[in-house]
Amino acid sequence: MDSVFFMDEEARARFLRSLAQSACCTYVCLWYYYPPPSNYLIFMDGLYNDQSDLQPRSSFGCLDRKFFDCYRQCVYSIDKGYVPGLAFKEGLPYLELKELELLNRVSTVTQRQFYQEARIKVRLTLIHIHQHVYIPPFIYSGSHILWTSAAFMGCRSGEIEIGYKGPTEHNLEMEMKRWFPDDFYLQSQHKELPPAPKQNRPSSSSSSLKSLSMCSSPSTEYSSLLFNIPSTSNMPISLREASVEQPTKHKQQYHGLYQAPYPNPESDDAAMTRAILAVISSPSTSSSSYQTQQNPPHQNQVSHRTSAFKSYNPVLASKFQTKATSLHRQSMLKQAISFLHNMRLKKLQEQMQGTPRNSISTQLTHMISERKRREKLNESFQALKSLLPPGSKKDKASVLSSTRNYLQTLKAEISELKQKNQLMESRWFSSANKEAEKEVSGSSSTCSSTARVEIQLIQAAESTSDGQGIDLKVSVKGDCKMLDLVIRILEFLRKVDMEFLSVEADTQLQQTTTLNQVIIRLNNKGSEWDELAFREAIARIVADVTR
Amino acid sequence: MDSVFFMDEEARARFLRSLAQSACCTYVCLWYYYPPPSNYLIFMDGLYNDQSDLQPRSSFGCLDRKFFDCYRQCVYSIDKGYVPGLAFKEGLPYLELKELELLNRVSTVTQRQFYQEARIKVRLTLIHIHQHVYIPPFIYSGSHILWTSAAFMGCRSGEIEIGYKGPTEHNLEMEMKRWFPDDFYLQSQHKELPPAPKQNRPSSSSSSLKSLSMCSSPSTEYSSLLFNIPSTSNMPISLREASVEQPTKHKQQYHGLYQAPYPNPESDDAAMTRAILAVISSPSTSSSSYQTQQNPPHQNQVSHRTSAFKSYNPVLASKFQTKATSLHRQSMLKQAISFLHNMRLKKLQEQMQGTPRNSISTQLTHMISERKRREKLNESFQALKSLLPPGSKKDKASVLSSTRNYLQTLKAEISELKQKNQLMESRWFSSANKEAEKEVSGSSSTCSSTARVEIQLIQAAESTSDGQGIDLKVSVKGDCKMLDLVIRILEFLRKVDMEFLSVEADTQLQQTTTLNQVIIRLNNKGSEWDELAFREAIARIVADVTR
DNA sequence: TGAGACACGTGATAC
DNA sequence: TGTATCACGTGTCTC
Repeated sequence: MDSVFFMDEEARARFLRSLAQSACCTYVCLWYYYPPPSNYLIFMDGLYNDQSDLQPRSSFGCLDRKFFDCYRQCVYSIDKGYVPGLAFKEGLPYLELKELELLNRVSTVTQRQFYQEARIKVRLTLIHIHQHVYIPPFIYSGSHILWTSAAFMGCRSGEIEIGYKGPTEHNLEMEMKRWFPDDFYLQSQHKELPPAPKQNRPSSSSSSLKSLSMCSSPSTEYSSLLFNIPSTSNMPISLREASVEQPTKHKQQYHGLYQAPYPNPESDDAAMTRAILAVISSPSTSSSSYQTQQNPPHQNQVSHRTSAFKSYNPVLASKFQTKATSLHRQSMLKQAISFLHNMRLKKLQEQMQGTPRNSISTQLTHMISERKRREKLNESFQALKSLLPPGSKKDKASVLSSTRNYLQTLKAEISELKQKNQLMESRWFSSANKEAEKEVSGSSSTCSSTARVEIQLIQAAESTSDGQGIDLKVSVKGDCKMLDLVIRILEFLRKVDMEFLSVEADTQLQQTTTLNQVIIRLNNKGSEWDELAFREAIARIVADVTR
Repeated sequence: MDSVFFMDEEARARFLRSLAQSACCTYVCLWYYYPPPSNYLIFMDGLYNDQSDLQPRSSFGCLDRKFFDCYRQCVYSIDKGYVPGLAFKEGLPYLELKELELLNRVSTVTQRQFYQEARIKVRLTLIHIHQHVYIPPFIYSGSHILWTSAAFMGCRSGEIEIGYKGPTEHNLEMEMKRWFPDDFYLQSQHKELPPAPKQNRPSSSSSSLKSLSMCSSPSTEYSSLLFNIPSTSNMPISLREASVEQPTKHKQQYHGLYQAPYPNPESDDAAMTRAILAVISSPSTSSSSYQTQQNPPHQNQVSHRTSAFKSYNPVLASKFQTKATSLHRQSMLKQAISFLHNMRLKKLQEQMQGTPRNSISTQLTHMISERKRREKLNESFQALKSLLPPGSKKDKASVLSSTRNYLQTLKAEISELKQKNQLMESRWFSSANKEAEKEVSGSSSTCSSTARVEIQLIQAAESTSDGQGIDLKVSVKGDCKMLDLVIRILEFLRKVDMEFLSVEADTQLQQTTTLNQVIIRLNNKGSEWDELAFREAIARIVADVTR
């Protein structure tokens, strides 16, 4: 198990219970920690729409750029509808939004808006750093980490890290499900807990941080911003109403729990202060210089204190410095996203089941069913695409049209093959018959009946779509003007409304007599056909010729 | 030409010019005139959002039901975004909305809203009837009409009937294009005409009615409603802005033109009054009784007056009383709708071209391109559906999945056939090689030459004691009267002093072309043989047949 | 009435 | 920069 869990399981389970009981997992964060100076992990609080503090502080100007380039947060705030996407590529910050399109896209929050907000957030965080920066031991003690990442899930009453890292094939979904047993979905907002309005701050994505020490000295200057609920004025009505439904009453419920198991905040604060000072005093480098290693000076200062976090194991991390990380990150992202997607659907279904008879629930039903429908359609498209010859383009219209062409090609090929097959079959039979007759004729008299002339009309078994195949087989024993016979028959056929397919005629020597055989394949194109008259006519011709 | 045009061409052309110059064909009406008592044609003015007069007037209660059941109007008010759809089926009023889905659906005006509005409108019209009902001569004089219909197009400055009727295959689009030449699209809102604010009434869908007589005594009680511009507050911004762009300045420009060519309004008014009284005094029947014929008593009263309308020719109408009308109506609807759809797209494109650099034009571009994309996708879906085995369902997901299955089936079939073929081929070769190996040794040329006709003469290796075996092989690529070819060759061979051994002839499908092959085995009994002459003779025959 | 199917306009991305 | 495609939520209709 390569996952690294930052909290001990007991603390995790407590948070988990709080999440399950409050039944409103409202957001999930995916953090990406970039190589040095990412040894410093900075927690950032939610997203803020208030743009009043947009101006960059000159004193943090250099840091701003640096941190903004180095740290990215991929936040999926479920019921707020934020769907930003940021990732790294080739070791450099890069936008990878493809995977995030799978998520719910709330049109009122655009990508650009998110970047704005992210920038604001980063700035606020950087301002916040003075007071709140935290260097978690697992990062702090691991000076050789190049890549690590973690996922958070949280609600208004608490947050939990679903931590994972590195290029493992570990199934995030399973992990999350392990932490969120099935009854998580079933315990909807039915449980009412006693309200405790004393601590009024709403949800925050750094509860684990706060639970350790971060509530010690909040800057009053920014706390109003930092703890603001993000404005929902731009959100669609249904979501807005849905989010209003979230219980916001039992924050205090777990307050003691937050504080209890963790050490003295002051020592952490001092450590953090030193840490951020070290970061600030480090030269402002360009993004390319981030590749250079930096050994933070506080390495052993905090790593041994008691904590809910397990200490980081650098051995596990050192083997993850390979190049193929971006792929694994992607798959991690995908896993996380699909899981979250499903989770959100389930949550919506739960919500809908809980309140079955109002307009917003029908809206929700409609939305998720429409989503499912789209999903199904896209799956079908994918499946279809996989069946096509590989060189084709991938957009839907192309898939459809090339499918059409491909179908036609296949059909043509099939008909060709069938025809070829038929031909071969007839040849095969005729040649086989020849031999068979040669062989059989001696012993058996079934075929070589006493009759001199034999006329067979065989309806071919495989009748193609455009007609019924008919084999006319004329056998004449003894001498016979073969050429005349064939010509006469063919001339007769010219007058008949049937398609001429093939003729075979030859003369074989059987023991005593010669056997003249004419096999003609015709295609009766659906028109009525008097078989008796046809046979009689042939018989007359044969009689005429052999007379 | 089965179309019936109600205006003479000169008046029509004048209206047309006004439409073209104002360049804002803002709506189109399709009228359906139901069987008796539809001999009375009632013009209805546009749609009204003002619901202040929703209460049915009891004095018109019976009429209300009757007319509302009998008369339907299919209005497509282009830049107002109304997309209602009403039609008849099996002789009874029926909603056929399928075709209208092709049109622009403005989500803010729901179907239900339209019905409301239609009901309002009909009621208003019924109230209006007292003053304005008009019995056009072409309806009036044709008491035997069962079905007739007409299309109107109009803008703020005028209206024109694109009249048509009956189950003809007449192409409405061509007709409309005849009346709206190409430059109609090019003369966008560039021409500025002097404003004439005197006549303030905006667009109305019964200008031709008014142009005849209807302005004579408008009820002041309802005129404010009737001439209200429908509220656009519910419309999307883009459309709202677009409609604002419509020139509304040159209403007076054509005012004289409306009035000039038409007869005295008073006489019409009297006729109408009589007509509506006749309708009102007739018993209020159920919809089933509409099948009964009614002969209006005013038949000859108005039919002979001079008018811009041509008199209706009952002979033309009498032959359209067949049963298949609904189908033709549908196709008419479809034609009209697709034309209007395209026209609207063109108009939007024009608008967009006129104002290339603002946000609403990009929105328009986006919208119409997205529409086109959807259209293309749907066409592809249709095309794909048509290729599938006919028994399948028709929804998109089913199309995709069944296509997938079908593809797999076809692929399996192909592989099976190929396998079978290979097997047969190996058999064939194993049996045929024995003979073939011997034969090939003579003279062989590449079979896949480019020549269309190929004649091979191969001397069989095994020359028996009683002669020299000769294979004549004639290949003709492309279509060819195989039967004739064989007969001609055989007849030629009859004249040649050679023993006929066998003939094989068939037609194969090669990749793109058909390959006709005749193989004849002869035995040259020792006599001298002019191969060149033989070959030439065969070539002549082949050329003769394939010519 | 309720689920499924479509079309629509819109925001966003990719080239 | 303009022109594709795509996903989304919503309105509507059908069964």
